[in-house]
Amino acid sequence: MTEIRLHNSKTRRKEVFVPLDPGNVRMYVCGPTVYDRAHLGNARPAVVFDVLFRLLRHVYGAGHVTYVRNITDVDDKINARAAESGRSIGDITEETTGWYLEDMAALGVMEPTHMPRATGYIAQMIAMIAGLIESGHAYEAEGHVLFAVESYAAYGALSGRSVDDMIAGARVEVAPYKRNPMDFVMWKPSPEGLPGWDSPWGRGRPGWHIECSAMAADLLGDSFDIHGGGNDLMFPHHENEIAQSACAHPGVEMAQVWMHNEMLMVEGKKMSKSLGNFFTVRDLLEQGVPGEVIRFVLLSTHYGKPMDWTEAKREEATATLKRWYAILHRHGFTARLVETLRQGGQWQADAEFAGVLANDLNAPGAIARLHVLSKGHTAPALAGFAHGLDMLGLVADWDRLGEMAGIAAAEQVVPDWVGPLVEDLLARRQAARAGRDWAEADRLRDLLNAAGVNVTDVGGGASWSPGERFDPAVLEALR
RNA sequence: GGCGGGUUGGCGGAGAGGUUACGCAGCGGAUUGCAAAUCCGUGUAGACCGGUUCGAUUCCGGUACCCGCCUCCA
Repeated sequence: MTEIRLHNSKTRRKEVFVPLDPGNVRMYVCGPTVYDRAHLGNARPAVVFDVLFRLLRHVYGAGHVTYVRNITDVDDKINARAAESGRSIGDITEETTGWYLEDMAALGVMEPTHMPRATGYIAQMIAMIAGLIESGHAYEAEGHVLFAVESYAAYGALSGRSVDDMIAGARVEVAPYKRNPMDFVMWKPSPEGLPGWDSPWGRGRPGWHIECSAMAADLLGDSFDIHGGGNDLMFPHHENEIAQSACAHPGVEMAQVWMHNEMLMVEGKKMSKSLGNFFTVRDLLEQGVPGEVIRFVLLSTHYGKPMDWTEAKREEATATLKRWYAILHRHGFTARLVETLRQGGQWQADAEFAGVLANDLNAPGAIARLHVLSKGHTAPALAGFAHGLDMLGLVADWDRLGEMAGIAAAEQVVPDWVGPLVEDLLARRQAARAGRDWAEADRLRDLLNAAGVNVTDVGGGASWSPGERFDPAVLEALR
């Protein structure tokens, strides 16, 4: 069995992964707050932990992994969005959740086993909060319920901070009702017009952190294997989750392994609206950047390092994927062939590929291995390559490889009349070549190139494909 | 100020205490009427200063610079 090693933020070391229960490997990843389109940075953890999900399924069996990624649908940003747009909160969260799932699906992200909505777990949150009050880890003050950080000695262990240092930093909001400035809200009052639920402390809504503690416990148990998210969540979000869960479930650790992906930059700078380099996944898709290309770029830097999105990387990823899809297409890969290979026992992971990927999710290393594997000369020899590509989630559709490679056109892009016209021009060029009239042959090819049609001589004939700058309007004049 | 991460060849980007990362670009070659595509081959590294070691880009210490978090944020 492939040995998985993961960098554990909690111990700051790479450790051999040993699941609590190999029959049910459990992972929780912090999902989106649904108030707007997912930006590119949001996509990184979704893709990274999707690869981990796929790897775990590969190693432990598809039916033996439970992956939970929550939807935060109660939050002040959502309330603000509703207030400014005049729309209902439910409309906004429902629409945004749909967008998120669409966009992630376009990036080849599989649906997690469970996608709990915070609003569906209010009762569990209230129960957990009540328990924490009872055990002396939380207190009620002016309609709020706060977690008392001083009641949990290990507070700050994950992010390497001490309560004293943080207070010294003195950038915390000091509310008069807090016993300690670092105490954080688990429940707060909701005025009329804002989402609220009845609770022992009056009508209110949960703080941000409690939802993850409650939902993880409900769906994965008091102790589970992996908890993931962006490293900006390490403090305070994950620290607070740990505090709540540890105190609610004494004696067990919430998660065995904590994983954090590094942040994303754009052209060397932090993505921000003011710099004008802020964009959403949808923006890229609408510009015609295929989801697999975005995914490939996201995976070509190790998740633990800051990653820079650049135009150059986008172009290189596009070229690489096209080449790879063309190789598979040329060797007849289709869903049917994959199934045949599977039945013949030839649909196997390349051991080195799997080993590299299992080494703390080294996707860039795995991609490097794919370059080597791509040099196979027969379909069976390429099975490991195809399998690896699939494990990275880079094959959207085995039956559309030609199209994905840019060899065969997507029908909707190329008008019906183009085919016969191009074929006719190629036939005339073929005749010219046969007559050794190179000037005429080159003139015809230049004509096609000008319309963005790539001409490739193959043996005695020639094939064509619409290129990136394909423009039917130029051909229109030739009809 | 506190905590954490980084610095690899023209560019991107990995692993490993000693043996080719890999890709792109470049260069040379094969193929081609010429292109394109494809294939083969190939050069260039490890911020700086010390230490440990037979041997360090890889471990340890220090310096410089960069970045993130400490406030909603993936």
